[in-house]
Amino acid sequence: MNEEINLYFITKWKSQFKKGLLEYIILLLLRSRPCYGYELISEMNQFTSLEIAEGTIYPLLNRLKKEKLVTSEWAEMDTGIPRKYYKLTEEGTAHLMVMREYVDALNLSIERIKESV
Amino acid sequence: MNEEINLYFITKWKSQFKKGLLEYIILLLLRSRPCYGYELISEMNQFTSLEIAEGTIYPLLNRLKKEKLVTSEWAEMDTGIPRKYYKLTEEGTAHLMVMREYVDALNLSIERIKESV
DNA sequence: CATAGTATCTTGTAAAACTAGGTGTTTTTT
DNA sequence: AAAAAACACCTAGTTTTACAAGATACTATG
Repeated sequence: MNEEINLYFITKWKSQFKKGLLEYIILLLLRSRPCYGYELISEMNQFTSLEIAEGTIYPLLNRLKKEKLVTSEWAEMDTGIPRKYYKLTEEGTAHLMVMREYVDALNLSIERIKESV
Repeated sequence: MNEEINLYFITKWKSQFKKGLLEYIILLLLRSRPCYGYELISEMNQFTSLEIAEGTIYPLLNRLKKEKLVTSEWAEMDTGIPRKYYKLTEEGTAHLMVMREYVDALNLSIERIKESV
């Protein structure tokens, strides 16, 4: 035991692992209420082990907007920098349902594989 | 309800979703016994909703081999085409443990997000 | 007044899943 | 017996996307 772990491999894999999951989690977070980009980053960093960067989330949100899964609206603040709030559309909610079923089914499959020693 | 689902988006997302997860599942599958590539594909297609192609798994297995997480060995068959069996190394097992903890922690986080209406 | 934090965005790069092929053998179908 | 399908491996090129590294601009703290 105490094998040497190739941290480069793990880091690369963790980064890899986010792909796809990110969109899913963003939509899940938006389900409860509209959020702005910077807020989503800090929520993500706080609640999950996925440390995502700004260069990741803004293009992603734009993709979701182009697909009409979210809408965005600028909110002028009394003080501070204006925020762009993203809100789930009905289409987004419907897509999230499909994605959720897919993820849940996959998790079940993985559980089954894990248990089948 | 009965929103129109953008199948193009879902298809792209599903494909996206595999990234990273694939390596994890391959290693999980190899944990129980050595397998050959074609076998891993059919196991995958049978047990999960991830339909992976041959052009995906062979480069992936070579990557895992280069990282020394698996070894490979040709097996001459009494009948049929020779198979290249892949086997998890001790290093691979150790890496799988790290990956497993990461995936489990992430799943917990997602559960928490899902429950926080 | 400089620094750290808030908030948005863009460009270029690297990684990897997939498409679309290729090779050759064995089994099944017609 | 010939054709088709399945088995089993592989590679080159395309596309997608997370990230690094930057730009911009406002606010609060020391």
